[in-house]
Amino acid sequence: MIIKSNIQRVLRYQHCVSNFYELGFDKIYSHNLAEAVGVSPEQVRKDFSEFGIRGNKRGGYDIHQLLDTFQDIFHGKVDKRTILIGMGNIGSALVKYRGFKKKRISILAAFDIDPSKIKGTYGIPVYHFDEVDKFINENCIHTAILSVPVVSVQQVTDELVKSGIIGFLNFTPAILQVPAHVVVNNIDLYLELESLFYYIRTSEHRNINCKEDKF
Amino acid sequence: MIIKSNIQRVLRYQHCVSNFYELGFDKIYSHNLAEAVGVSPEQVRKDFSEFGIRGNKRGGYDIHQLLDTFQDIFHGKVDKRTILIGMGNIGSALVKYRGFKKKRISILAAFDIDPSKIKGTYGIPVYHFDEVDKFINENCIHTAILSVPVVSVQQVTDELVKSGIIGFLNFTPAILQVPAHVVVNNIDLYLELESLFYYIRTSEHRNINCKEDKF
DNA sequence: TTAAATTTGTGAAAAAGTTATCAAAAAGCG
DNA sequence: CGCTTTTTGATAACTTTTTCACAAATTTAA
Repeated sequence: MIIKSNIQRVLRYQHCVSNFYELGFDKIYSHNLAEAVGVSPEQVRKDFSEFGIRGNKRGGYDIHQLLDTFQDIFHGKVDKRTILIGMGNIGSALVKYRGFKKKRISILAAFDIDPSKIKGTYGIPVYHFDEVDKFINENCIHTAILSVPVVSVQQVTDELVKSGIIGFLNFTPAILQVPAHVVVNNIDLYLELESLFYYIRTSEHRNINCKEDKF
Repeated sequence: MIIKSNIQRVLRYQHCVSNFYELGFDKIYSHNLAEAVGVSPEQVRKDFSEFGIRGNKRGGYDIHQLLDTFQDIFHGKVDKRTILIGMGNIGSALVKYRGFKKKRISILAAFDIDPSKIKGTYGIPVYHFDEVDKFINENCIHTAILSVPVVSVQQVTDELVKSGIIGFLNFTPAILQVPAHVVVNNIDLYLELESLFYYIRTSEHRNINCKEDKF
């Protein structure tokens, strides 16, 4: 049976369970997680059961056991490694982003078409994109973060697929064409912001006192 | 009847239709859009029909008319305005991000708890967070981008809600507690990357020749 | 020890979302 | 003009996801 439940939801549970652990709790109930993550308690239990996570009736879930299980599911004890392509605004920020390091994800190196232009210190090497194939093979990298300009992203992707990359975190608005075995997670900043404008416009709850209502 | 179809998918159609327009096309078929966006043609037609977009049997959709309709749906002719809170790595990058400007979205100002620390020029004013309430009311702002540290994001959100913000683009891993009329779009960078690692691990298609297979 | 209260786990039901099917309309063509 | 091809639009069928409902288990308390 293939697990298809939303992994991201389970990652949110993990985050929340860690918080409870930090606060000194030993057990947690589905309704605690539900409230914290913003889903229903039934959803939490269904998700857990898909991963074989069992609790105790009336006793909830053991936090230590939960954390161990999450570590198994997400390989929490190994350091994960990736590379980043494109050291523009977004790329440079991601290299410095602490949220990855905290969770034992390292960006091993960054690549750019013109590394000489890159200013500032990032704590990781910045190579020319020509070096990427060699680096991927020598370091056995499977994933890449794409923060290149949209015009070149498909070409860059094609080359990275050839070098063996099978997972992309794509920050460009392009819908990447990739072979079936390759996974792409898209983060389209414009899409998220524009859809937010749409939602607030249609939800009709904004401040009525605004004279100049232009959004 | 409330439209619930995925707005983000329609935004992708818009992007694709614009591309076709730039290339000089006058009409487009559901299968063109489907291929470009990575969905089924039926899905495209379903989405269109939810917005009352009609095509011609055998003639497809008129690109000019489509673009007009999209402009109506997304208020494409007005400049949209927002503010950004937290000028760390991510915040600073977003202020400089060209993807917003291209689509007529302006970040009018940024706010931080210590604006004197902010180095570099961003083309927009960077104020102390204490000024945010005044700014929101004077400029009639409805949305905010949150790129503050996760520990303070709930408190910041509460204050912004009080000032009248009803839409958030949240870059922290926190699940924000907000009143029912407030919309939150989350972009959790860690979640996207970690789930990518999960997918490629479970898809079992990675390079078998790797000696050192640690991800 | 027994009863009451609470919470899990699961199968059924409902809801939401996607895909398939096909008649009807329009375009192209001879 | 009439025939063929293509594509839409609508409805139906299917799939997936979420919620409901409740028995069974466990804890707490009297």
